[in-house]
Amino acid sequence: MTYDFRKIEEKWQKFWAENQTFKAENNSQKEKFYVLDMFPYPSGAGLHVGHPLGYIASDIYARYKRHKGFNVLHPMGYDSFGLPAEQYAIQTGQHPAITTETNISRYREQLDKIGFSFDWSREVRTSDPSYYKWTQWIFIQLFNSWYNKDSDKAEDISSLIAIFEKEGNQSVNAVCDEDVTVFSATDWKAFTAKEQQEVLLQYRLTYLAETEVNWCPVLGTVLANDEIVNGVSERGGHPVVRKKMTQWSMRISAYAQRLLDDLALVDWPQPLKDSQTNWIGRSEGAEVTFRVLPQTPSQGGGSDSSSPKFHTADSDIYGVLLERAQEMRKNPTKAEALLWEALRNKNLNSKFRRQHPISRYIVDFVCLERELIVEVDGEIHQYQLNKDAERQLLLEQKKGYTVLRFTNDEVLNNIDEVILKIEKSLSSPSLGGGWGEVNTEDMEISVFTTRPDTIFGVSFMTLAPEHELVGKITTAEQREEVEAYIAATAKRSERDRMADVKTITGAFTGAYAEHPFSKEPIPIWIGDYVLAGYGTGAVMSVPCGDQRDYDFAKHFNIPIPNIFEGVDISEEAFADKEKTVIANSDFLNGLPYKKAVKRVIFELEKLEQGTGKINYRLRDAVFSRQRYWGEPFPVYYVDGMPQMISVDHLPIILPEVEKYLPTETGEPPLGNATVWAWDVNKSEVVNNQLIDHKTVFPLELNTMPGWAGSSYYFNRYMDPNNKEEVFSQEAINYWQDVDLYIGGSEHATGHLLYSRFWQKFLFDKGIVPKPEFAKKLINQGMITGTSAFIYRLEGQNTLVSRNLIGDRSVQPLHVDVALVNPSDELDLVRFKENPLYADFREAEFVLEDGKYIVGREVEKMSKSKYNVVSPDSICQEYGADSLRLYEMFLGPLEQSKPWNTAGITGVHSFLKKMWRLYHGGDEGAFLVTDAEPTADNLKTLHKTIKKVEEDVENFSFNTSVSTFMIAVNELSAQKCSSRAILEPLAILVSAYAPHIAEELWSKLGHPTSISTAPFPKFDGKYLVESSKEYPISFNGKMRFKLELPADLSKEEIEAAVMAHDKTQEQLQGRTPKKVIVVPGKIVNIVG
RNA sequence: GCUCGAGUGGUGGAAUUGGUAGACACGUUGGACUUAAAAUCCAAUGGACAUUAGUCCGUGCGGGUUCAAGUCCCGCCUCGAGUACCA
Repeated sequence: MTYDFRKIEEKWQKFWAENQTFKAENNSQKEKFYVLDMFPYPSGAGLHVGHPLGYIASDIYARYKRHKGFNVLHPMGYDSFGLPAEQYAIQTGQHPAITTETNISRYREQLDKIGFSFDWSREVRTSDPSYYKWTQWIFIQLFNSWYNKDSDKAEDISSLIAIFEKEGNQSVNAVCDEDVTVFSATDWKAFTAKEQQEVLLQYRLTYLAETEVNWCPVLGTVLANDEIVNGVSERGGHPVVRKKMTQWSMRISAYAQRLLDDLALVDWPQPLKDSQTNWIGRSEGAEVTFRVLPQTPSQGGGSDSSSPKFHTADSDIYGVLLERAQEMRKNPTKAEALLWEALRNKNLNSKFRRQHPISRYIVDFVCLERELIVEVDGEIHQYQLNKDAERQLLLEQKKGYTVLRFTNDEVLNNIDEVILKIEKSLSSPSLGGGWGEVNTEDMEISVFTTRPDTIFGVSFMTLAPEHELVGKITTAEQREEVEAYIAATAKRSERDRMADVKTITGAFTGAYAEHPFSKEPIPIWIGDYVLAGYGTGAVMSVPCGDQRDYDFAKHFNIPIPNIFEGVDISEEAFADKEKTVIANSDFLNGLPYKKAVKRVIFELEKLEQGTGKINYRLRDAVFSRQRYWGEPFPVYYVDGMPQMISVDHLPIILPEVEKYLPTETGEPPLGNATVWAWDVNKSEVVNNQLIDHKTVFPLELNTMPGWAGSSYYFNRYMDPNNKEEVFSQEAINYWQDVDLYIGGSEHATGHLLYSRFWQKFLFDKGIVPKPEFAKKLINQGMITGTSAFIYRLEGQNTLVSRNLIGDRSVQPLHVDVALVNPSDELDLVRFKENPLYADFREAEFVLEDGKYIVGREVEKMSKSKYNVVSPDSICQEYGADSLRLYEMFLGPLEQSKPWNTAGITGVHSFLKKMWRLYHGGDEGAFLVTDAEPTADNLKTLHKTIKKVEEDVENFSFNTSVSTFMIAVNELSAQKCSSRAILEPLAILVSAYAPHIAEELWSKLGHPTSISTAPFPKFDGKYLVESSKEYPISFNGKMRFKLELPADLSKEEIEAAVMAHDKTQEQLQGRTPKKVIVVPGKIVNIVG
């Protein structure tokens, strides 16, 4: 009986489907194990042999765990919203749902042929309304949440509203927009409903905001940072520009630190962790404020003072006042301290100074730019009433300030009121006047630096050309140059800027900033090596400690002061933190890096010109796409404010549209929908014509991005058909998290970061029990293709066989690998028949030995290279079991390796050999006996059990295939037909080659599937050897082998070896200096 | 540039805490069976020298540690992946 793999595989695939063999139970006494593959997008091209690699590995692991007695969850589904189906729809008018459906059936067919043990009863599709109902639901949960930094987790928005009602927002420590204004409880209550919504939007975890986005005009959509490669779109390679749009965003930045910290909780590949760490981009340092010095008259500033504009005191008594002011800053009254705290923390969009000398006085608080003075009067000051009045008169009448006065009591008992009054004054248009004209008085530049310890090495500052201050500080003399430079950088595309990082460009603004400590003037430059989007868009340039600053300084002849002890900086900057010892830096002299950083931050805080700060590169994620084929938002707009549709009415189903393109007015494709308005009374989607903004409102026109549906699917698989909840608590508490997740490394910073974010959010809300969704993750390597080439003589229609080219000039052309046999010979008949190669029908062929030999090269598998091998053809020719074994046999799972179909005959003949092992009867009849197994039989079996078990646990699937081959070779040589050996062998192989294993299992007389048969138990007693063949080496080189009893002592071994003829022959009379004996391993004779 | 990973026969790749380098396959060569082919089976197969016995050289390169190094240490080279002026 021959091994008829086609019949066997079809039979068992049918059996598994009909019996739901792999259906996982949510109620089980067995221990759970969750094996997951990364969500595939069902593309129209179908699978090539590279795709199933990870699926085969995870399937082997899942099957192995079933043998080990686990209740295994091993689901599969489709991430079925996506661009290609939509692009196809735009081109052909075919509804993306139809294309998607077709592609899914093709995918399913291909997957089924490979014999995977998926639980198909749990299949999910992101584009299915019963699935995206829950995507919409999670979106609403995010909308209804804010991030409380004090509890360090997401909380319901109602707890925030409660705080607002009680005490306003000044004590709230939340992750929110940067420009929130401070309000009191009274304010909050006084706000209109719309104002309240606007405020809340600044705190919600998903929020609507005007953001600068990556707009791709060709695709008509916004792209996330990770969807852009080298400045062009990942899909299609279209140009991308920056554009401001109102978009939904996700406040992932709230989770930056936890996303970083919790990487320690998961067993993921280090490179993947590294790239997430890199992507989050935490840097620790300080934010330092530099005052901009006023321009001298000659610079066009118009001021007569050589001292900075914030030096508002009369110069004759400035010194005295300053000393007193500093004294007073150190010893504030309770009320002063409280108010200062409030003024600083509540972002009032205005900079206050305290105990500031003005004219001949010191005022408590002043906002110079709005010319507002705030005084807090304690009892002590009562006797001064007259004097105060006089001084107020002077400040108000002569200097043009507004003065607000509060009592200590007011400040201490009702700080909200006080702040409110100050805010009102600030917003009063009559106040101040500094905005209209260019005046550098009181301007400041904030910079972020990771090396505050090098602050005395600052010799210039550099602003991004886009920095808002550039226009204000540039002097008349420099204006022309600066404007020309800005225009030039704007013209350079993003791509040019990235490609060309070597060219140093920049311009001097003519303005100077003041060094916080030395008070020296520092020239302010602009340069495009400073990015507007990172940190504050400005740097303090320390050329001796930063190579970019160094290069810039060299290029523009800016001094490079050295502030490092014993370091030569004549050639390059010195950036080694560990070896740093600071010099020429006043109070930092002699300090190493860490101590210097601490000290300088302390000093900066004293000066109120800086503070320690942690900066992240991770930005909030834009969540809107101007696309049709995605999840619609459960959102309608009342008076421009977004409203969530109640969960009871979900899902909001994607509407039908005529065209899948943006509308003529530039709205997203959903703008074409005619039935896309929300009726709040009927609670249903109705015709747009009914929109009256009273009970019928417009719905959101954007859709969600690709990562929405894939960020929680692993949890939905636990209870995929639940109509009441995203999943039941019973289900999630049983399955908990993914034990093994296998997929490609291309998802390192996209899917895997967003999923971790959503998981943490759901964890905060008590919806999932684990803060990380996948314990162990493995990245499978890519399978590359082996392309074939034919060679055409330059300018002629002559094709030359590979080895006859010589030094002639030829043009290599891809030829379809299907036309080439394993010996690299081109099938000339089929080649000439193929319409693709019609041009060569009349071509002249230069053959070697009558054959045309093609060239070979390893490349990525792709249609355009004609090197795609499909799993279907392999299954047809060799069978699924051969395909599975061969994909594993190719090499380690994580490594990328080239596909070469020729090699598959090796594993295929192994399967045939194994089949013969069970069919040793007459004319190949099935033959298994109850004979006692021999010692050799048992040794082979247990050696195999041990190795396979170790290999699977270590995900070393390639080596276990070798082990099977060795076992079958040995057992065949031993002519073993013993049931006691062949039964466990079938179980060992079944995870890898399940079809043949099932067939043999049933022939062995088992009526049920092999899939839950217990894994054979390893017993070491069968491997105990009575003798050992020792390698005998001389000076480390193995010369001969010697069989010795295994229980000999060191001394006995040495004696036996020394007595041997060959040893004496090797030594040729010399006496060995030393004899090393490692019992059970090796003998080495030195000398 | 930075970070990470990897370099072993003609090819894919094995090799435990340092202990017989090249397991297992593919390919190639020779042989058996066959009218022939396919399939199957047997043998050889890192390189050089040698009739044999055997000797020497061999895990990207150069050093080192060790009785012993593919494996550990130092310095380089090449390739691949990620990232890109992140202050």
